[in-house]
Amino acid sequence: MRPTTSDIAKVASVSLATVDRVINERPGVTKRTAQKVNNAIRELGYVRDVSAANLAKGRQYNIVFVLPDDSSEFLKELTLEIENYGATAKSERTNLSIVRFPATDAHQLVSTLRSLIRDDLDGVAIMAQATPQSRDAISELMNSGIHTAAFISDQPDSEVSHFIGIDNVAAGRTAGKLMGRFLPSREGKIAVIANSILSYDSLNRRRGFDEIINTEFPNLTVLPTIEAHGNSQRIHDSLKNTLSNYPDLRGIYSMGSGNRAITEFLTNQNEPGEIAVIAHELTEHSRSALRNQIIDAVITQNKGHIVRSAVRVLRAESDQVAIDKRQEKIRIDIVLKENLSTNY
Amino acid sequence: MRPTTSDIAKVASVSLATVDRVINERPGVTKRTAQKVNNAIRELGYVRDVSAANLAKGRQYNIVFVLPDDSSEFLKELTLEIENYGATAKSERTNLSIVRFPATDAHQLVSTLRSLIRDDLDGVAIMAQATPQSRDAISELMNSGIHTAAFISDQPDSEVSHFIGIDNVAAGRTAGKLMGRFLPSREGKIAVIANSILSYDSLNRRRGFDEIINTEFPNLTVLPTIEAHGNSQRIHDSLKNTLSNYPDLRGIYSMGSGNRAITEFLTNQNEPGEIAVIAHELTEHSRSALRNQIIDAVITQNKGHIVRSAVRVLRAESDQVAIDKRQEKIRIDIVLKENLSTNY
DNA sequence: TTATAAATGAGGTACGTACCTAAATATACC
DNA sequence: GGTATATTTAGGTACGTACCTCATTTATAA
Repeated sequence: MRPTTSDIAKVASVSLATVDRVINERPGVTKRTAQKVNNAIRELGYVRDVSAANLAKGRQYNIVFVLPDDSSEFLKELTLEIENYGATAKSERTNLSIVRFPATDAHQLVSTLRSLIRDDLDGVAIMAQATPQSRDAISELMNSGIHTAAFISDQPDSEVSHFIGIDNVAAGRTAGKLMGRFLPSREGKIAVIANSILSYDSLNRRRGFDEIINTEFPNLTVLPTIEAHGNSQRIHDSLKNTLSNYPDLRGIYSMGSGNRAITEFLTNQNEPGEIAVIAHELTEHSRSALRNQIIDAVITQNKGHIVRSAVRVLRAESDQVAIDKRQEKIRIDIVLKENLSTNY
Repeated sequence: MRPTTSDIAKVASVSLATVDRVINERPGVTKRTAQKVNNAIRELGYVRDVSAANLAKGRQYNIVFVLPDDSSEFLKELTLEIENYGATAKSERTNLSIVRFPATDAHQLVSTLRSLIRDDLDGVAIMAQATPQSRDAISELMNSGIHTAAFISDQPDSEVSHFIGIDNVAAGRTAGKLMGRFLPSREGKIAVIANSILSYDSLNRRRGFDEIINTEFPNLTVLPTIEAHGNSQRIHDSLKNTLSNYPDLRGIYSMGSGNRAITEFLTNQNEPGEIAVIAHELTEHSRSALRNQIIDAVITQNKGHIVRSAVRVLRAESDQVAIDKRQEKIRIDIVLKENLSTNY
């Protein structure tokens, strides 16, 4: 049987009250006595029964996900995932909620984050582009004793204690390697499409992608990034242009949203399958494009995993408990048509 | 605040004891009363506080992993993973243990499984080749009220309630697609190496692999499977033979163990990198071969995930609680050099 | 030595659920 | 109507921990 506080009391030959004082770092214990208790704890291998402790404390974990207010498929599925896990989490004394902010306005993020501050809030998972404003707002939250985690997008220079997401440079490298190896001729042009080249995520992915293509596939040329800004027409036009300017276009690397526009464009092309497409993020649309062999590979991160991981990390943070780093590592998933249905 | 049993008692205007009987399905409640209670439960959205319940019951989960007694790197890492999670699991009232049986002897598996039967055992995760013997032994366990799960290798015709592992046909297809696309010329021979062609896992992987190669890459030919039986020398000799018989050998598909022998062979070849290698299972050795670009891709399953999943599933099974199917889905992971370090 | 402060002990209640007993009430049967 | 039986109530204890009060012991300073 697991040792309990009473066992420690016996072994350390002190009272239960003293053990309690030591464990919960309450004042009024001499160093010598505390030492005795700690020795007993070590000797017996005592580990506090967290669920009993939470029961006694009536502990509730309140965790907020702060997400941008756009209507992309990715965010829709992510929201579903959070809501879905929220139901399960309730039975683990954890209340999840979602707060949205206008994606385009860094100042709105600040006021949104500030409005969250309240005593019973334990942690916030923030998905937002890193800006000086986000940095300050995060700092403010931390000063109020609220734990924060960067969610999906990293917040490089801020005080967040954790980043829950993939390494985007490595993701770009992975995409680059797949692109290079998937092109039999290994020469020609590659178009790159991003939502905005200003975001760190896109920059990092592009950096990783170029790194691999330049060093390992010297006969492939990566064209300048096409910025979509959520505009399908623009993607359509740019691709049309690119294709007429570069008849040797061999691949398309889709770094963010816009997968729908890209596949629509390619479906209407005469020779489908000639152009290799590597895309990011698995959504209903990219799934069906994979099935139809229009997209050749998708680089993604498991949405269920990042949501659960964020919750676990923030909870551990507010209990000052260690996390299992290996479990919290977010993997860069490669999805082909062949491992799609079994994986998602 | 979450509703408690007392809240239900109040709303249903019955006593706590009656609520308790309904919730725990104890006898002595009329249908009408039970209905009242269930209505109140639904109305208030009551969910049993599992940790409080476990505390009250003094519930301990005892789970055994039954593993073959070979000394492969894969099993070594798997064992570490189980031990590692076992430490964490202890604080969730879950005791993990590992029992080994001689891999080659189906009868030993039976007696090993039989010897496990005891009252306080909740579940067994079994990694073993499916045989008539394993089927009967599993049946025996189930009859003793012990829950079982097939672990890594499926037990197709047996009564196990869950299979914790990947779909090996899909894994083979994934390997086939990668192999085909990784070979620029898309013609030539592919060697396949397995430990034993008798195992379901190898058969299924081979089936998936052939399916893709035959339909999508008609100019590639998959050679008969080389059976290694854990013998490095045999792999070495067979590969040497194959290479001299087929100068157009373009790829090697390693379906199980033997990665070490394969990479050793290729390292000593004159033109490394000419032959694409797709292998299964990530181990210390295949990791370093990926880094050195001797292996091009590894198909694997996350060891931490399968271990945790097995425990969750068996625990849910013995609590008769629903599982989150999405979380328990074991993904077919594709690992390249580029996403290796961030993923594992 | 005594006054005072600090440390410790002993005991209680609470969290939400499980499970037990004894007594009270309702229902069915003759 | 009375009796047997089934159902329900009321109350308790327990799990392991947190947190509270009050009494008592021990150490420290005057």
